[in-house]
Amino acid sequence: MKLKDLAQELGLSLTTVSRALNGYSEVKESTRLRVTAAAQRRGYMPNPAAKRLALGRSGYVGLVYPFGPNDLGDPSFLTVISGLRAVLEANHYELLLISEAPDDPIQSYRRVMSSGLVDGLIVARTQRHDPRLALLQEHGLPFVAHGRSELSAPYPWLDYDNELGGRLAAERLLSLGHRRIALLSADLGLTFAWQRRAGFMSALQAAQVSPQPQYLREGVFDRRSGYQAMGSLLELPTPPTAVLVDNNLSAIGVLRQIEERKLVLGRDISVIIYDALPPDTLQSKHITIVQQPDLLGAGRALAELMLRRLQGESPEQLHTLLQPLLVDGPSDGPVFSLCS
Amino acid sequence: MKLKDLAQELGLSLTTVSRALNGYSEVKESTRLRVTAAAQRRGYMPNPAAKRLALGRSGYVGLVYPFGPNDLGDPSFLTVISGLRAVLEANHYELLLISEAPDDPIQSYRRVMSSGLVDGLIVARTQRHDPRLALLQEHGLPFVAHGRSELSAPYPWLDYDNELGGRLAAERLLSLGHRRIALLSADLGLTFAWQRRAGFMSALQAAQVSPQPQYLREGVFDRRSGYQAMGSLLELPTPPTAVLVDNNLSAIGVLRQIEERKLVLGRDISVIIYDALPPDTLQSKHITIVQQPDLLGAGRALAELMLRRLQGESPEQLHTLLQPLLVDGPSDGPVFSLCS
DNA sequence: AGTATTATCCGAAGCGCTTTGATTGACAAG
DNA sequence: CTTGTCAATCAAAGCGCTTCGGATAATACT
Repeated sequence: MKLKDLAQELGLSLTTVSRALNGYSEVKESTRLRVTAAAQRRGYMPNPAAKRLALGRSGYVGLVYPFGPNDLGDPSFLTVISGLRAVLEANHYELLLISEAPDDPIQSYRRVMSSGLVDGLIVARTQRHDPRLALLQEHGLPFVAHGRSELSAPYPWLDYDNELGGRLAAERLLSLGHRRIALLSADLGLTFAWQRRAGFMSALQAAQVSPQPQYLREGVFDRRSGYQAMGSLLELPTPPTAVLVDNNLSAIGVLRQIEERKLVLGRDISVIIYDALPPDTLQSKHITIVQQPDLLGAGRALAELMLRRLQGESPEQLHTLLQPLLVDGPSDGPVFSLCS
Repeated sequence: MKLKDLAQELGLSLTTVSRALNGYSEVKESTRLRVTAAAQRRGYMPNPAAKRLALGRSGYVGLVYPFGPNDLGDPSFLTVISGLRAVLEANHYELLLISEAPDDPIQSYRRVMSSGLVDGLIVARTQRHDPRLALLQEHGLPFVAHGRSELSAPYPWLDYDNELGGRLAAERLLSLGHRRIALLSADLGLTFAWQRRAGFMSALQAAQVSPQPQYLREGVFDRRSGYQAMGSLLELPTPPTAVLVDNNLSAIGVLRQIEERKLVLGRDISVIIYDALPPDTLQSKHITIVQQPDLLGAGRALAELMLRRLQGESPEQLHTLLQPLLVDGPSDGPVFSLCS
């Protein structure tokens, strides 16, 4: 079923049928109805390759995602993807998850760029010095970064105020009287980890508390490393009395470690987690977290930025900064209690 | 940089350049070298839309994947995807993850089919009566199912011998002397859950042990439901002495429940898990599992099936059945001990 | 010597769609 | 009755690539 068939069937020209279907004004309303009805009835769907060739655009927005073995990715990011997808779809773009070559991620970006498969790209999990963004900028493919990066020229981004989040958490712990506060960070090359740490440090400095090197851990990014890092913290001669955990995945391991040692949260040690735990995690209740309240909305905003970028808007204005919130556990329980 | 530019630059015709790049025999070796060198140098990449339009195929294989909020999917399946991707790529196909519309999954399949975006589709997580497969078969788009289904006509599939796995697990528990054996199944509409249960039941029947309804639970598919199901099992007047857990995600909750009740695995209760726990899970050691030893290989095999299907091979022969293995915890410890 | 092959290469058509520029007919204005 | 205007339609070119069916020159065979 091609446009030509449809035209023949209706006794119309290709041009008219095409225009009728694409909502042009210079076609009689009655004809349009005839055409759309026929298209509906015959189940006509335009050939995307042809359309794309003619139009010079694809209607796809890409997102390169690592599907390596064991790579579960960031659970909360899946929510973002969900919102992103919804808005793109409403605007006749489809979201394509492109699997990242595990050995050479940059290569995946190269291929996507030169193939012209997508009209734009979402770049997630930005690093402070991100070769992917540099590459895209050089190449000229429209992109929106999920997380900021250090880049010479302006570029569109959506980010969370991680610095504020880090500060809020630290301030809360300080106000509870803690002075020996640990911070478990993911890889500090990742922008968000760096930012959260910066906020954390600034709060400590403002309170005249000097952060101790042995309390600052880096590269803590999954259950196991969270478990280990927490273990080693607790075995220090003077262990910290409070911990801020950078990311929710490692927080699971952290909580586990605490629980196994029969420590009581809020009494023996205080913990704040950045990002809500994955929803079906068992230890998810009653714990204070720094949260981006509306991840679905973040995804939607990301899509908006991309759409505006694709419409040719220049990147200068295309920034969205979302504010985190410090969310306490339920008020009827102690602030930092663990309850599986 | 288009083919035409390249041809002009080399003083050759479009035809020759195209053929040189695509490895046709009727082009002199020296010219081919000149052409490929020039292409390399100028960074020429064929326009996929044009190529596709001319060729009538896209070079993409699709996989519709649910990216809903909170939908982490099956962790071990990500490994399969990884192997799949690798082999497809080696054969100049790219794997496209198409995000599933959360409200109406079937709709996503409809769109993919009629858009012609992909040459073939991988269908994962098959159900016993799977409308998606029926649709694809009717439409004629090549597909390979990851898991079998009840379908009138033959179709290509890769599956695991889940029935055998269920039986092996049950037999092991029986041989340990257990008679009150519970089974926690995921949704029985899913093929794998049904198959595992069938194997489980047949082993019990063969041993003259009649399965008790209250020990057979269904719809246990995530940490939380695993936790709850296990809790309710243990509170029965006569609780089971052994449990087979259908899927690894809910197993996490099951183990958690057992641990909280201070029960010792292998002494108070025996557990066998189907599929290895996610690799960074803390409770992953020392527990007996039914495992598909080589998930990466399974992904590769899936790709092979798809490639053969795309080459026009008829579905009759395109079946791969992989054998599960019963893997004990390390021999130095008790078979069913939990060690976080 | 002339003819049949073979090795290389090229022109042009075609994939299904959009879009420019032209054509037709109807109707109002002169 | 002519001319101008506008609405509705169409023919054809073009998007970048592949490929069929020649063309040409070099080589092999009678």
